[in-house]
Amino acid sequence: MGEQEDPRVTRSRGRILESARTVFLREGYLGTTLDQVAVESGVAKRTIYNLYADKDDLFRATILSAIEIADRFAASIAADVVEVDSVEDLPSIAERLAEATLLGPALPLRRLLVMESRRFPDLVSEYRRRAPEAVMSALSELFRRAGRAGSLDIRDPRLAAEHFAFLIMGADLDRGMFTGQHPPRTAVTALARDGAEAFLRAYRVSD
Amino acid sequence: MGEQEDPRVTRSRGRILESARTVFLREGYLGTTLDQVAVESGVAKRTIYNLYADKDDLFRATILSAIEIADRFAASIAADVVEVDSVEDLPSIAERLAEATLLGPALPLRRLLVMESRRFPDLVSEYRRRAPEAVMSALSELFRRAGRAGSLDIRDPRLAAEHFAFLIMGADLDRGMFTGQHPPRTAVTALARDGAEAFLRAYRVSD
DNA sequence: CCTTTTCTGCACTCGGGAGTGCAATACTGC
DNA sequence: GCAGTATTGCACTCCCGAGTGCAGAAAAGG
Repeated sequence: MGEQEDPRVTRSRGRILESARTVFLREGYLGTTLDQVAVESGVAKRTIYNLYADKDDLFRATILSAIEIADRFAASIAADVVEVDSVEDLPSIAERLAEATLLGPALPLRRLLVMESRRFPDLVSEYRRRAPEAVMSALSELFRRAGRAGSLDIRDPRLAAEHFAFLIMGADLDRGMFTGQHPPRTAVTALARDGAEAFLRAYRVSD
Repeated sequence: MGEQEDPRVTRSRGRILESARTVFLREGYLGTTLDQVAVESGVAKRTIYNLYADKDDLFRATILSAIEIADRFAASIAADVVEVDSVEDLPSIAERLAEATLLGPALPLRRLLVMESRRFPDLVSEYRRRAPEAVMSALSELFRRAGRAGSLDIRDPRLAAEHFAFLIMGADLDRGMFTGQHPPRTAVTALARDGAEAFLRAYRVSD
């Protein structure tokens, strides 16, 4: 069932998706012109319509491919998280998580999804189900284990995971949504460390 | 210097701003038609153009009036916060803060500002400077005092304020941005109480 | 080469939203 | 009731973006 695709198509598709991501991210759905995408990708507008039914279709494909990327990021973070076995590692895992989220591709994608959440609610669900949920599940699992092991005082692992996540990057996430830019790395790591420390103070086993 | 305004103008302006807020909030800047606003407000499109130079002008006026409202909310919260003198009051102040933010007018406004932050960065600054900053300053002040009084172990009052804010409503704020709806009150209060408790565990004076 | 498929350029239709002009009408203050 | 001003309805222009049709150029693949 191989049905090899013509290499020209593959190449065009790649260019189009990449440029579409850039332009949609910057201008939003309505603000984006397929002419812009055509110019940006060095491909004729007609070619776009040969590969995608309409603007809607292109947008969906673009976001889905961006979700794919965010997904891989999230999965890699989740894998790191699962490997943690000592509470001592929380600050460094916090730092990695915050950097991946705030300096990686997730932040712009989140912005765009918020912008278009009324028009494409299904894409929002898709994203949330795949990327942030993966990380939150991993964190929950980590805290559940830490609770069982007696290294942290955890009643509700899921709640602990949310507290952790928002302590270490809530403020920057919020700022990033408004400014549309990545916060400086130094700020990200500082916030992550301070947040992890606060988390440890809150969830440490009391004597 | 009163220059009394014709009551007809006042009435039209009010209707227009109210409907514009509704429609812009729902559809975004580009997605909104001045015909929609006209219909929604029961006013002729021509009247809108009599009172506002263009769509841009109307949008700015609309957002500024919404900021005005959010501003009053924030000021009232800030006043509450300043009055707190016992650490025992933190859970209840958390609850009020979370309800005002998540169930009030702030959430939709924040969404719209994120959506249009590239087009109207100055409005974003205006909002952030006035509404959330007022609350954060009040919280910082509260924690500075608590630190001085020895009832909490505070090193950086501003950081403590951020931790508090995101512990008690970070998760709901994030969800609300995506869903575009107010979270259920029960969830809001639960999250606020749990967050306040975690905050107290983290910032309690250690014996 | 030769065939097949894709890409391209360009001109085109269509729809719809921003913003205007104007004459008729409704309202307000006196 | 009168003068002055605001509102209305409606038709209209302008612009621009979505999407199409087609004929010719440009690759693939054998």
